[in-house]
Amino acid sequence: MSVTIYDIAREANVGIGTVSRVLNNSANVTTETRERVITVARKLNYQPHAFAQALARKRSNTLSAIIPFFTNYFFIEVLQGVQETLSTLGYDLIIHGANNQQQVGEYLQRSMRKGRVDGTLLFSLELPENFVAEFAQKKVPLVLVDTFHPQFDSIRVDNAGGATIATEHLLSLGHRNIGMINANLQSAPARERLASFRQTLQQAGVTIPEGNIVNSDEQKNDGFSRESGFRGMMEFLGRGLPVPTAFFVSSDIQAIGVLAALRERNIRVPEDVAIVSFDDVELAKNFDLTTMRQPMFKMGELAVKKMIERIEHPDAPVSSVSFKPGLVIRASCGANKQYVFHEQ
Amino acid sequence: MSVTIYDIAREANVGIGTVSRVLNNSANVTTETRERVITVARKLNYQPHAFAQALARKRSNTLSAIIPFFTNYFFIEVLQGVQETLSTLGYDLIIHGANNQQQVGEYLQRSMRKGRVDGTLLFSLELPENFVAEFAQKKVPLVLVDTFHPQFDSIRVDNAGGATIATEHLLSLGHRNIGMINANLQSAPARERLASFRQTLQQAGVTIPEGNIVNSDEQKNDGFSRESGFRGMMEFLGRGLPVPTAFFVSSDIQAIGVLAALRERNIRVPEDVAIVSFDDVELAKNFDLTTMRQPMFKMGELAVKKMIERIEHPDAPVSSVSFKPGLVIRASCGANKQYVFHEQ
DNA sequence: CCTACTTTTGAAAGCCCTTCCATAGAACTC
DNA sequence: GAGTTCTATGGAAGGGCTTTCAAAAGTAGG
Repeated sequence: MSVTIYDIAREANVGIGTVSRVLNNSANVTTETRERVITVARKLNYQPHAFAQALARKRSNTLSAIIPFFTNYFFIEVLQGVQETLSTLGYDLIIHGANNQQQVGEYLQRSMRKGRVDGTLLFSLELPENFVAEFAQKKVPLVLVDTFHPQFDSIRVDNAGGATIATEHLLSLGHRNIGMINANLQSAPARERLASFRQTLQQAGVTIPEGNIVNSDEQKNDGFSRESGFRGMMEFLGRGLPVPTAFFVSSDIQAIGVLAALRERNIRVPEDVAIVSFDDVELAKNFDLTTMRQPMFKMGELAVKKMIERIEHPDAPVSSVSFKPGLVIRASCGANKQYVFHEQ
Repeated sequence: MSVTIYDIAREANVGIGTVSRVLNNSANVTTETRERVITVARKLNYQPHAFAQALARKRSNTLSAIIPFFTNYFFIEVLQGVQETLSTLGYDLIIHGANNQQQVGEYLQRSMRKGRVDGTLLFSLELPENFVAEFAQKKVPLVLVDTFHPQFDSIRVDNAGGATIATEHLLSLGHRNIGMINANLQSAPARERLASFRQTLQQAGVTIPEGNIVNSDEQKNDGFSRESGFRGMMEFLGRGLPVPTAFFVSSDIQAIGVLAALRERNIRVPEDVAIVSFDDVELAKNFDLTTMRQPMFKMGELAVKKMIERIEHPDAPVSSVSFKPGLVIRASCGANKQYVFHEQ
């Protein structure tokens, strides 16, 4: 059927061990033999059988990524970084889209099947506690991206720092009545961004009505969605409070919903309300959003590098890197040019 | 180290054959034995080793998808359909992002490594001719999505039909001077959409200046990008021709660039220029684009179903399904409500 | 030219499973 | 109860590779 090392061995008049050694560039093979084997292998168009290799090597050269379902543009950009780095290394990537915490468990379980993958990248989702002990003890290579656990490597965004910069930017533009449209507080980034928002205002001596803050209670994507942004703003407007002159929105995708809601109420951005959001996904520039940029591609890249290191040094100390987001000023905050988006 | 069927066999006082039979729900095992084995397996927290299984079964329960790098929103949505269907079937998905035709070859090569995957989905990229003969002969399960080859299963969008509907829509709104901002003609969809656009105009007896048509010469994503749309429109405006009252744009993402270009020139949409585009990616509704909807999620779903069928019946006749896009009327064509997007 | 190493090589063992084959025992038949 | 047919079971073979081990061949030293 398909060509095996046995065929090559026979044809080249050598043993299978020698063939294997040649194919793996192991030491101690005469140039002559090496060339003979290579010639035959090429002639027969030999392709190593990945699973047999994996079985023998106890290494699969495959990673899995568990991500909160594709929907979110943030992950797509991180994944690009992951994918590109991986493919230069000859690794494959298995993608698992999870919609809820339970699925995370399922996939973790599946990935764990020994040998299936060499490691797993977990994105933005909490690591279920019941896996912690086992994974830590077995030293399962696990890298957390945009989420955290003290016992595993992680790559994070400095949400607190980012929210502070965003809030300070609004303050520096003179805004004193500021609101926040937030995602679901069950997500750590949402909590952290809110906390820093509050703290920054407080430190500046600015007090806002509690009603200025709207937390999403949506499950899907933890409320990091356009719909959630739309509803959040609508809910705020329904509260009958004086409309703040500025809003900090916990993600770009929500900000797009917020814009839609404001448009519907004929509230102009940035003339009536300034907006600063978070992420700087590709979308953001289409909407001229001022936002906190996360180096997503880089994060993906680094995640892979950490993973490889972890696989090679299972006993290295756990490390956590935190990327500081940078402010990208576009039109939605009013600092720059006229915003393009308003109703006339 | 990790638990194998031998451990279970020993502990349960049975042979490994019996263990395997129990685990695979094969016939002819006494209830008593079955239960004993299951109990032990559970007690030892047994996980089958995926690669050993794959090796023995000659089936990996894994598919690969080769896609023109993530960038494009179209694929993300199709992939959701793929992923969700796959995970209900217990299959895994390996993702390969390709940036050019050469990489397609590489990945095809890699996937082919016998046993690595049970089949491959190729998205929107041409199947390199040098693989055709070999794949057809070996009956490699290959499903083409949004691309075509007579010797393999495919799922397509009826680009011609879609372009016709879009053009007719603009004609029905009374437009007689219409332009088209197209992607790179090296892509089949771009060619097909253009051809139908021309033909529909001709059949309606409408003649337009050749200069009304701008084809992208960008490589990246075959010109299906925001930048390409922006530059396309700018190039048109630079030609000094009378500005048409309507444009057909070959994708939503380009249309966003087109909008940006028009905005910069203070040309209002839809008052001055009506826009109809193609795809209906999630983005489109954020920009209130009238567009040709492709059932992307469904396409992904169907792709997987076809693949499974193909794997199970390697000799079934090749089939090709074509999805007809539907017109989604939003504001950018002016048929509906006021467009929200104009400069005042 | 013989001994003592070193390098190269072939082949067996092992990775963990599924599947096939042979056997033992149970269940039936007459 | 002897003969026949089934069912349940154990275990070997096989899938394709890497790696270890021992033997063969080559090299160097005296």
